[in-house]
Amino acid sequence: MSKLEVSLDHIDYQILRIMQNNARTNNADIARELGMAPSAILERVKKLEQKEVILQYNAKINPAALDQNLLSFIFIKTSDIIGEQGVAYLLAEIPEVQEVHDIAGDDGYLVKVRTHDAAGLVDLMRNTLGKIEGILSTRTTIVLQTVKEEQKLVIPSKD
Amino acid sequence: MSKLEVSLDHIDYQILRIMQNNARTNNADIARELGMAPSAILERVKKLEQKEVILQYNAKINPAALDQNLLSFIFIKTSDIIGEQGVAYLLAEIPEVQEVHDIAGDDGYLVKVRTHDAAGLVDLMRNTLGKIEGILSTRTTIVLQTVKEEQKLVIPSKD
DNA sequence: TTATAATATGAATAATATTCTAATTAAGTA
DNA sequence: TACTTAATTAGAATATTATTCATATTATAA
Repeated sequence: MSKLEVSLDHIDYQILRIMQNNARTNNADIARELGMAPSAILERVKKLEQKEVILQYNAKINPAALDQNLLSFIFIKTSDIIGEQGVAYLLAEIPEVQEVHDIAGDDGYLVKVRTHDAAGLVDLMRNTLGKIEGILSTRTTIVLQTVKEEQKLVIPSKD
Repeated sequence: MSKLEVSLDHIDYQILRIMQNNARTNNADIARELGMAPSAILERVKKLEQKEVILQYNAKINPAALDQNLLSFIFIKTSDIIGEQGVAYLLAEIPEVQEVHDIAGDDGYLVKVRTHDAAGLVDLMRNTLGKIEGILSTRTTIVLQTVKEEQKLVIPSKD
């Protein structure tokens, strides 16, 4: 169910590799690089989108440029029943929340949050998290420095 | 030093908002949406890239499509001296490692890793992490389900 | 082998990107 | 206010790319 039934060949992998590194690479360039006709590439890219292999195209924006300099991870224990993630969906709706993961062993979620500063974090926890029913406790970890932050997947080199 | 000295106006914000949601939106469309000339938009986008407000354009690929179904967070304690992240840079070089954060209070890093399955994770920890000098201990948290996973920032609506 | 489906090519056309000049706007200064 | 300068924008011209489609090729299975 979570496993996608898609068969990708090495040309698809090459396309994915290019697109993962620069989503604005145009068809003509990809075609040139792979020695194929642009129309063939276009066809494949559209199929990759349709099959939801490519989920979306994002511009990665510098958080500092928007004055969002504090990154935090919050472990949130809840009264959610296993398999029913009521609180998780509420957390997911918060714009400052970038990630919500249901984690094993702890009856809780790992949540990634980006705020302007510590005051912004406190504000979020008090005024937003504080209003969510079902949160039993939180444990917050502040990020001092991010050495790497990417979504890039390891793409096979052969079929 | 980490704070960027950039002044963005509300047109920039609108461009960023559009690009963050779909990095492949073309100039002509943005221009139409904002009621401006394509050349003006192009100019601004290039400037946003130059000023490193826009860092890169990524295609978000479905991990399941590449059979990378296990997401884990690993807390890694090291002998790294504060301010000197030797181990962190080694961790950052590992393709399966998507994120490396230096976290407060623990003399350690929070690392996000994507592997095919549990066996892949064990393999990575034994054969790759195991060979890195300076790792004192690790604590691994398995993600059962991801409810939200985005890099999108909150973009101000005014200047 | 033959039939069928999937994929690729290549050409034609539509749309977009890019460049450049002139016009406009904004901000600061005398 | 008038002037200067820098930044931004519009608009036109051209280069490049996207997209469509008919045909050809390739792959797969019966």
